[in-house]
This record gives sequence, C-alpha cells and structure tokens, in this order.
Amino acid sequence: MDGRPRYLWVADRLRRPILNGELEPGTRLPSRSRLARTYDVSEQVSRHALRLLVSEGLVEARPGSGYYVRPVPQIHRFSRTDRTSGSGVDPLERSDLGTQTDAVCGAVARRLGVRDGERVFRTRCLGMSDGAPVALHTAWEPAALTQGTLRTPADSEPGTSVLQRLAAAGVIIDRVVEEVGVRPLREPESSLLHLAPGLPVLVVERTHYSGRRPVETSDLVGSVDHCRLLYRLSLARAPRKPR
Amino acid sequence: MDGRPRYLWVADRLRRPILNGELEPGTRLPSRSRLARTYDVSEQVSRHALRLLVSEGLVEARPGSGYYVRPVPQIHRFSRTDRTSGSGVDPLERSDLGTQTDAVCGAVARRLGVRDGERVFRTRCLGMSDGAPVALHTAWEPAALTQGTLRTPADSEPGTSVLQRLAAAGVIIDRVVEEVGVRPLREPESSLLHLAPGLPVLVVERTHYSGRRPVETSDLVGSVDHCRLLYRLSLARAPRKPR
DNA sequence: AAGTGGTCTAGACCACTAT
DNA sequence: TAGTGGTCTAGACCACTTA
Repeated sequence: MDGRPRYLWVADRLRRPILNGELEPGTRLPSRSRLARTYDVSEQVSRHALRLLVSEGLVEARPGSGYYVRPVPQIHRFSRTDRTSGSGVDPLERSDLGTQTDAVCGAVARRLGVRDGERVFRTRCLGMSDGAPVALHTAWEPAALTQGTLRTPADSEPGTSVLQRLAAAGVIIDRVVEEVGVRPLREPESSLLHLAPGLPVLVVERTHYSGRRPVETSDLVGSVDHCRLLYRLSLARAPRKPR
Repeated sequence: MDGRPRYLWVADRLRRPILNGELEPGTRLPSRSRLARTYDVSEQVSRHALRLLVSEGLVEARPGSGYYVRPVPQIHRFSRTDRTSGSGVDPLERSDLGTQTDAVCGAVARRLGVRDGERVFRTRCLGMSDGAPVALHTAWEPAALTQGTLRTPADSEPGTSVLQRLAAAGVIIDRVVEEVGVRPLREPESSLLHLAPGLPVLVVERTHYSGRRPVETSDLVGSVDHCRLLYRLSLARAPRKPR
C-alpha cells in the first residue's frame, strides 16, 4: 500500500467524494493539521495534498478560514462564429478599460504586418461573470487606418463591432483567422483578472483581414474554468477541391 | 525588499534569463542546494521556486540529474477548417488504436442524441510528434448508421475522413460544431499520452451533423504545450441579419 | 562515490478569520 | 483568543544519474 507518495494518497481520499458530489460545493474540508492527525502523516504531507487539489481547481483556500470545496464555476460559451454583435467578450458583461495609442511590439507587429514601433490603438476590456473578471480582451489596430476620422476605437461607442466600425471607415473585413492555445498567465494580465500568474489560461489570437491585409488583431485571454469556445461551421457548399 | 515570499523572488531571478533567452534551452540550472546557498535561503524555498517554474512549463526536472531549461516544444497547428483530409490528428503522424463497439455513456449519448446504452463504434488514434504522443482522438458513431455495410470505421482504411466514409454510406454531413475547452487530464487518456493525470489539456468536442441529426462526435485531447487550433473563417457573404 | 530531485518529518512565525 | 493557511527552517532517506 506504499509505492505511491503519501500526499497523493491523501489527495485521492479527498478527491473522490468531491467528484462524486458527496461533498457539496462550499463545504469546508478538514484543516491541514486535522488531516495530518487523521491520516497519521506530517503536516507537510497534508499541505501538499491540499495544494494539489487547489491546483486541480477542485478546492479553494481561504487564508485564516480553511479549505473549501469549490463552487462549480459557471461556464460561458463564447460563440466565435456569430459575427453580428460586438465586443470581444460577448456573452459576458463588459467592463471597458479604454483605448490608448502605443508603439507596437514584436509578435503583434508581425500579426498586423507592420514595422516594429508603428503606432497602434490598443483597446482592452474585461468580461465579468458574477462580478468577477474571467476574460480579458486586448485588441490592436494600426492607428493609420482610422486616424483623424471619427471611427477610431477611442471615438466609437465601446463595444462596437470591429466589422461595423471599420466598414464605416471604408475597410471591409472579409476574413478571420483564429489561433487557439493555452499558456501560463503573465503579469499584466494576471492582476487585471485577479488570477495567479502561471495559471494556465485559454488564449484566442484573432486577426481580421481585409483581403490579404491584416487590419486588426486581438488576444482573448480567458480563465480555463469559466470559458469555452464554440465554433459552428457549415459544410453546406460542396467539399473543397483537394489542393 | 521583503513583502513578497522569498520563493517568488528566487523564481523571478531564474525566470528572467530564461524568457530573455539568455539561458539556452537544455541548460542545466543550479541544483536546489546550490540555489539555497547562493541566495541564502532554505532548501525548501529553492525547491518551491523550482517547482513553480516547472509548473509554469519553463523548466523540466530530471530526477537524479538536475533542473533544465525546457527545450522549446514543437508546436503543431491543427487546422479545424480544412476538411479535405482525414483522421482527427491531422498534421501529426497517426498511430491507430483500432475500433471497438461499445455501449455509449451519458455525455456522449447526449451529444449523439441517442439513448443511454445504445451501441456505438469507438475509434481511437494517437497523434505522434518526434515519436512521442501529444494528442488523442476518440470518435464515437452510432453502430446503427453503417452496421452491415463495408463503411463502418472498422472496415475502412484507418485515417479515412468521416465525411467521405459516411457520404459513401449515403449520409451527407453538412454541419460541424466544435466546443473548445481545457480540463485536467483523466486516467484512460493519461496513460495513452504518457502525461501526468491532472495536467491541463486542450479538448475539442466536435460533432458532425447531417441536417439536424448528429451522426458522429469526437474528442480531441491534446497536450497544451504542443497543440494549437487554427480556424480560418470566411466572412465573404454579407453579414448575417441579426436574429 | 558523489550529487540530484522527490518525498518526508518536526518544528516555527505571521497575518488573517471566526467566535 | 484560538484556529487557519502561507511561508519558512533544518534536518533526513531513497532511487536515480553522472562521473
């Protein structure tokens, strides 16, 4: 009965009833010293087990109070193929962080097909769920596109769709490319989202094209526990010819 | 200079040169005892710092040898909108795990719109990168659809596209819905992928429809470090009318 | 044989919460 | 005031890699 590390064994004992629903969300777990006594292990072991469950997202630590079974997070589905509506965090309540001009850095410059240091508008907003931020949308757009018009992101009603705004400026967006991945949360984002840096987050790098020219690109960074992406794809037209 | 936990401070010291590229991938980091001495902290602190970097995916621990800057993993982009080719792990080398009939369980039954216990074909394959598995594709399809024909997954050449195979059986797939999310790796998958259970993985739940009827559904489970999803969407047609 | 990472023990202090 | 989680110290043994 040994082979496995003891902390994994303790974690298993707690994980089972949580996943089975025998422990209601919000239930307080035994404290780390209590666990150490009942399973006859050192406190470091119970600590390690509890931190493992926290890292798995099953348990929440409230310092000074205890460990609690996490409430099942509300899952939000981001429909990525309905382009009728607007901002980047669509099913969620939006909290705007404003627009500023910026000199564009390496990766974003490449995505926009512009030189390093080119001026861009950067627009950010948070997606809120139950008052807590769960997604961050950051959009970059060459300032040259709309500078001097009333169609800049700063001049427009927050939440206006890029498609509508740029169409009004005479730029027709006809193609979108999205790259979806997961990476650890980094610093400017983590404080905005009130999540620990290093936590894995879902990332959608989206670029809007007008013909061959990229005209806007954005990052959607979303909590892995709250966010799903939904793609509805139609194959109505005849299958494409093999290239 | 204190406020912050010491282990975070030590981790920062190591993270900076790794992200800047000053420490080449493959470089060995100072051992935990060495780190403890140079920064004048206890070994538990250096240990904590190093484990943090491991959890962030920046560093790899080789027991008995040391901590190493992780080689940049090869990233594979799964194009989810090119339907010309076949299997579920497309840009990767495929390793087939065969087809078996099964009684379908809860969630998958719902996705297929069939009763619990209905017979389905379950087909699995691994996607390999440099000889190591990085993605697992599991597809379910009601046995009733093709039973008795030569168009069952078991009778067809492995890697045949579902669209082609079912089209040959008279079932025209005209719609695809994909739901993308992240969840901890579970047991049957973790041993097939040789990854630790609990590790976050990218999951694509895809369902193929023939009109309103779901005819095939599958899970693509991929290592977060190696897998990206690529969606190329055309907005060529006039924007849809608001519903 | 020496060094390393993984695990473990047995203590400790602090800021915070609950009562 | 007692209990809690977060952090920290100073040791230890084991299996493994490296030389």
